[in-house]
Formats: sequence, structure tokens, C-alpha cells
Amino acid sequence: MVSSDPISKATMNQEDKMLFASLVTAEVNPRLSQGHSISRETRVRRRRKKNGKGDEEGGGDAKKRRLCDEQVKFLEMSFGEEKKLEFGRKVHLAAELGLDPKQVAVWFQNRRARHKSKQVEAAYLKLKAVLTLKDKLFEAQEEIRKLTLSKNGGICSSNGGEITGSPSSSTLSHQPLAGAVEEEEADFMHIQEYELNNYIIEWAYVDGM
DNA sequence: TTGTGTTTTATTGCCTCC
DNA sequence: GGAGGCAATAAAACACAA
Repeated sequence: MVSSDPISKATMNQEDKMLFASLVTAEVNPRLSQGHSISRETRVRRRRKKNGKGDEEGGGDAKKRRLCDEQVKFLEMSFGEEKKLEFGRKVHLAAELGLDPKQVAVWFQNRRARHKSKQVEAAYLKLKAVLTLKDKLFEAQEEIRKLTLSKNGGICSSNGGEITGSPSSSTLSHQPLAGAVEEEEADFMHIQEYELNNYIIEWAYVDGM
């Protein structure tokens, strides 16, 4: 089966993994970044094996039963209305679907987890896009800076070939046209950067993330 | 058919809130 | 202290390529 997830963690490079991990730990699960985490090894050690072959108590078959399409559809509808499950609704849903209330609770728990991981993935993709955009902006700025330097170099070379990092106001005053173009470029870049920063801030507060 | 990867259901242990 | 939530994980069920 092919994963329907937009991102496969297996295909991520190291940088992607770190970015994704930082989102998952710091953004989504603040508890983990506040010293409440337990090492994986500890958890695994602590965990008792359940459902092990031959040690089933009560002798009942503890096989997992997949919910039928109708049940899932009903649960999805209910989840769409309200992500959390209060006692009354749980009992009602269970009765309606012929399930154990605990199964309904477990289904909602797992569904919330899936919902959250989708949100994290979406946030990850957005963040990645923003960073790519920032890179491009930086490259464009660099390009403009180089062009400006070479242009000024040409102007200065007629005055002895001096190349300066930032054109002096006296140089600009002798070149009104070039100065206007540079100002326009600078304005453009400032607007781009401003919009990008706004976007980042906006994104940061989406869904309380 | 079988090996492998993914999805779904269920469990465990911890935390927070009342 | 109990109920309920969450993260992490196990394991069954499932999909699919070879």
C-alpha cells in the first residue's frame, strides 16, 4: 500500500527530519519540550507485552476487529461535528453502532492523533515553503547587490576604477537615473521582505501553532 | 505466495484537571 | 483519587509488488 501522506518521512533528508522533529516536539507537544518527556528506552522497558500469544486472559479471542464502512462513516461524521467525546455522546454512539463505548473512545483518540499529525505535516510543508521563499529572496538580494556593485564599479572606473560596497550620496547625486532605479529595487525588496515576514507571523498563529 | 510497508485498533503509562 | 487526554508503541489487518 502506498502512503496517502503528502510527506513520507523515509524520503526526508536530514534537514527535513530535523525541521519536522522540531515542529512535532516544540510546537505540537509542548510537554516534551518542558521536561516532561520520558526516554523511548524507558517507555519500552516499562511497557508490558500485551496480547501476547498464549497469555490471553479470559480465553476470549482478542483479535482486532476492523470497523465496517458504515461505522467509520458515522464516526467520521460525528468527529467532524465535535473532535472531543463527552460521556453521553460516547454511550449514544456506541449504542447506535453496536460497539463498546471504549471502542468509540479509542477510535476518537486515534482519530485526534491522526488529525494532529496531518496538521503537523501541513505546517511542515508551509514552513518549508516559507524557508525556500526566504532563500530565494536572499539570493535575489545578493544578485541585486552584485549588480549594483558592478554598476558602481563601472561608474567609478571612469574615476579611477574604485569599487565601493555602498554608493556614496555624492556618486548618486551625479547619477540621478541609476539612483532612482536602485531605490526602486530597494523598495521592492523591502516590500517583499515585509510581506514574507507578515506571512510567517500569520502562519505561526494558524490553529494556535 | 511471500515479504514488506502502511493503516487501524488497542494498550500502557504519564499528565492535567476537577 | 479518578476520569479523560495524550504520546508512544504493539500488533492485527490490509495492500501490493516481485
